[in-house]
Amino acid sequence: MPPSPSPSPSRDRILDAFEELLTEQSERAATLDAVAARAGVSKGGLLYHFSSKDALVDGILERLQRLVDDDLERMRTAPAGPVDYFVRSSVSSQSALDRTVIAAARLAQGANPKARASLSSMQGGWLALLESAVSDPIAAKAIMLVGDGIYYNSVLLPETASVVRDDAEMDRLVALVLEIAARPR
Amino acid sequence: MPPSPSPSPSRDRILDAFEELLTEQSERAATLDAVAARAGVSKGGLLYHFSSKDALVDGILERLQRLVDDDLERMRTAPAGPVDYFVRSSVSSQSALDRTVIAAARLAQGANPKARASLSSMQGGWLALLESAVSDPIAAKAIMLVGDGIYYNSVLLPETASVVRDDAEMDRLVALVLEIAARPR
DNA sequence: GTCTATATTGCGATAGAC
DNA sequence: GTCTATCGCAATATAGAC
Repeated sequence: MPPSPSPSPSRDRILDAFEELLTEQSERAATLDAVAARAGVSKGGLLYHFSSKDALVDGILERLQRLVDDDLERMRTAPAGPVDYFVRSSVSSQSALDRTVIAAARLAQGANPKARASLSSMQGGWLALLESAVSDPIAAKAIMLVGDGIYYNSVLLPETASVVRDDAEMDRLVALVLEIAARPR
Repeated sequence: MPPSPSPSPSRDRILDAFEELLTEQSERAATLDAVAARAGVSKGGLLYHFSSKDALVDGILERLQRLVDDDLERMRTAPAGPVDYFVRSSVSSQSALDRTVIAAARLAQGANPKARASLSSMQGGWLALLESAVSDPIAAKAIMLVGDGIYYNSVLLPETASVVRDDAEMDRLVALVLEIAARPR
């Protein structure tokens, strides 16, 4: 019998509930009561698995770290190249990574120092990879900023129509960004 | 005697205090108690000028509206053109507009619908102006996303070193963005 | 592991004196 | 116009039964 990958099934359900409340509503809405209710346990039950709210935050940030590492690996080996992969994957809200990034962003906005440090290091990872794929470092930065902009819009203005309206617009945006990437230094 | 532009001196001091707590700390830190203390009045004194926290939010959003209108006018008439003006003015945290935008962004992140609507309309104004200055609409959008990205970084990762490290890097970034703007459709 | 109290603190808002 | 005092509520966390 292999060691169970997730020590407890409720632990993950609680973490999912916390993440959902953060992304779908707000940092303020993600109270212990609300998380417990959504996860289908009592507050006491929740606090058995995560002994404080801070422990809950740590849980999200560990999940983020894991997902970011996986993403960087996929970006590194993407068939259409890292730049194409990066921009397309910036259209938020779909993947598990997107959800966890948004959750962490809400915590960072709530002035949580650990969350800010995690996001900062995550961004450093992406920038480093973009810089290795693009000859001009300033172009790499501009590309990262476009991706950040797309994220920012979906984080801050969730119920607004997405900045990037549809697939056709996304294709044209990717084409433009690839042009920037190919630009000689 | 002209009508006083600001009906009450403490009213503005209270609004400044609210804005400072939002930008320097977080939405959660900007409690009525904290705002009153920083403005140098009692909680009762604060509530005489703003009868609820929602009224305080409205005060910030009205200030934002006024500052955005001024900014769009300056961008329209900027000597080096709207694109140059837009990107340079995205390096956040200096002007009165920057501070108020960040304050509104914190409120938007706290799921405040009015704040989200204000930021959305503000963004619409900038995008429309960029589109009128740049022949390719997708280039206009990319330029706006770069600006948004710079903002997003200073909002979410305030104590991290700015993404745009120094004036030299900013000049190279502006040059790149102007290249994008000049790109034929 | 999960539950029901309950202690404690902090917040938004009201009431009424000055 | 500014103050103090206080109510009502919600949030984090603890204690201890099952």
